[in-house]
Amino acid sequence: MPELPEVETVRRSLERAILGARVERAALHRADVLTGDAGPDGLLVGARIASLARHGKHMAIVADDGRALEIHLGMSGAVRCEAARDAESLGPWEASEHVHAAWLLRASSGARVLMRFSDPRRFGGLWTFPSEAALRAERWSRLGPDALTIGAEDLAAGLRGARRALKAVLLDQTVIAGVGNIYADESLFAARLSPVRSARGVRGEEVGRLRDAIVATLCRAVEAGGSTLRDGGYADAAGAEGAYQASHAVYGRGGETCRECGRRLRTAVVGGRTTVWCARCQAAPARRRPVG
DNA sequence: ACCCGCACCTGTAAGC
DNA sequence: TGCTTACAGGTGCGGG
Repeated sequence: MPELPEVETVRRSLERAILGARVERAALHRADVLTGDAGPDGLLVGARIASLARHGKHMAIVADDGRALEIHLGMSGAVRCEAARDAESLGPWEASEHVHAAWLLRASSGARVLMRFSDPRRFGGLWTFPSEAALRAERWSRLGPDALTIGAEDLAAGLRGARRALKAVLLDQTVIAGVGNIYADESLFAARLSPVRSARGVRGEEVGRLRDAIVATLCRAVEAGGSTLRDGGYADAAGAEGAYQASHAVYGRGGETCRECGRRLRTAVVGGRTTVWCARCQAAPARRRPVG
């Protein structure tokens, strides 16, 4: 479920909940969600939370002893924090809740916080690293520039020479990190560019417009706390749902009318994902006719 | 080198 | 009321 705005919202809510707290205990309910130092003790036990990092859709808890724990939410992952009743409880949890790991933290105020990672579909997971530098070198180096701060030049480089559809490139995390299916469609609508155009045909002026549309769309979505879809699911660490879904212009609106021009919104599979756009507002440029 | 299609997993909603 | 099917916010792999 989570794309950059949802992950950034979770990151900020975690800052509020656990920054400066010490990890007293941790439990690993499903060992196969963890990659790296095996066992619960690898989950930052004994350390104090120094910062919360993010790149694209990836997030990490960095401890004061240097260790880093990456949390990737995949499609259905969530992190929740709540006041812990006592020092002993790291649960109980029901297997049906799909809670795979839990932490007991103690804030400087003395308050205890219970943090839990759940992920029903298990496309997400946890990765441990001896340092933030190792995390960035071994795992985040494969990602392109973060979508909130990408420059038009980097985006242009990613589009150049690509024969696939423009939207397929936006979903490619090695080109631009953080854009997923919702915000690809929303950004393309905001930029008035067709998702089915060939990426390499996008002109310089259009690339600039697209970059600005991506940054503006993601910023507004972060301000709204991300998108929580009708099936619920996504919420931040405090349980707050997002509000940006009310602002979706095209995502999830296939068959409905364009809010800009009234035309019926088109749906097709592009880049392997359901894609919705307005064929009038986002018209592909006219094919150049053979000059004869 | 690039790109597509599919597999990975569970839950939910719609259709019969 | 069931059972079956299609689809869902992401990624990583094999093979064309």
